[in-house]
Amino acid sequence: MTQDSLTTTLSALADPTRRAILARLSQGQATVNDLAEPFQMSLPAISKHLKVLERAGLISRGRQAQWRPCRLEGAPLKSLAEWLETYRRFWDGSFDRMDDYLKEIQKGDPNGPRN
Amino acid sequence: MTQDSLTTTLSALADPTRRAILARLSQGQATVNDLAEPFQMSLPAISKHLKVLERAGLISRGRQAQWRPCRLEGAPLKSLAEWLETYRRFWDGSFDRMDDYLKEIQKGDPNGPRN
DNA sequence: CAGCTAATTAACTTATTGGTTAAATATTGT
DNA sequence: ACAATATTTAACCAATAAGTTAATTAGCTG
Repeated sequence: MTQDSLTTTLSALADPTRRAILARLSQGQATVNDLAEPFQMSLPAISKHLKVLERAGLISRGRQAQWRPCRLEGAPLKSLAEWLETYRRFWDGSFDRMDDYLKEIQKGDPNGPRN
Repeated sequence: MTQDSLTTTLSALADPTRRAILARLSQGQATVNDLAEPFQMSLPAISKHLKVLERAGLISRGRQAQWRPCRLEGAPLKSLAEWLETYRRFWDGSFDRMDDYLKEIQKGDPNGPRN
């Protein structure tokens, strides 16, 4: 039942509230109350979201007096980016261009297509 | 209740079976039975996963006789990569290096650190 | 048409998720 | 020690997700 880390990362990110929290934290550290402020949701709900983010390693929490300031941690995002990178050819067009190129040289035209 | 597309994409990806299906499809088109073969899961379960992937736009399905060949679609991955890119500074170290640089020039040393 | 293969739909079960309110805990400041 | 503020935990609820088996649909082929 213990999930692989990519699954944990993606599940944590698959919630708009949690992504909004990360967006806020990308501007700098914030307390739980700070983070809760933009939402209609109750504080315990935010607390739960933060726990999910923390278990995914996407945030870490310090301790200053009664506040528990949160900060964004990039490591899981890096892993995600690396995973995603293996699919790049499916969106950046280089594969199609290579495909075109292979078709072209097979036709035996050393100058490539004319328009 | 209608989810934004990033949420839909991330939820679809947040399942190891579905990511394995995408990995398989990155090698080329496949039928539902082909895709089901590596898993212990029942065929209806795979069918459901495919529906999730299709609704997320991560795959498309053709029709050849009684087969419904699936192919990977990169567009949602591109959007995800773009979103992720806005967080790059949290993992690639450029932010820290910039920080070091700023500290350096504030010290007034035009040649930077010595070791 | 009958039968085979491919895939989906229906109906159901179980576990997880995302939220709630109320109570508890932690830490500071008087 | 007490009150105030910040946050978490507990207990609960409704909706969703991921799986099952059984039945159905779709298309080919003899």
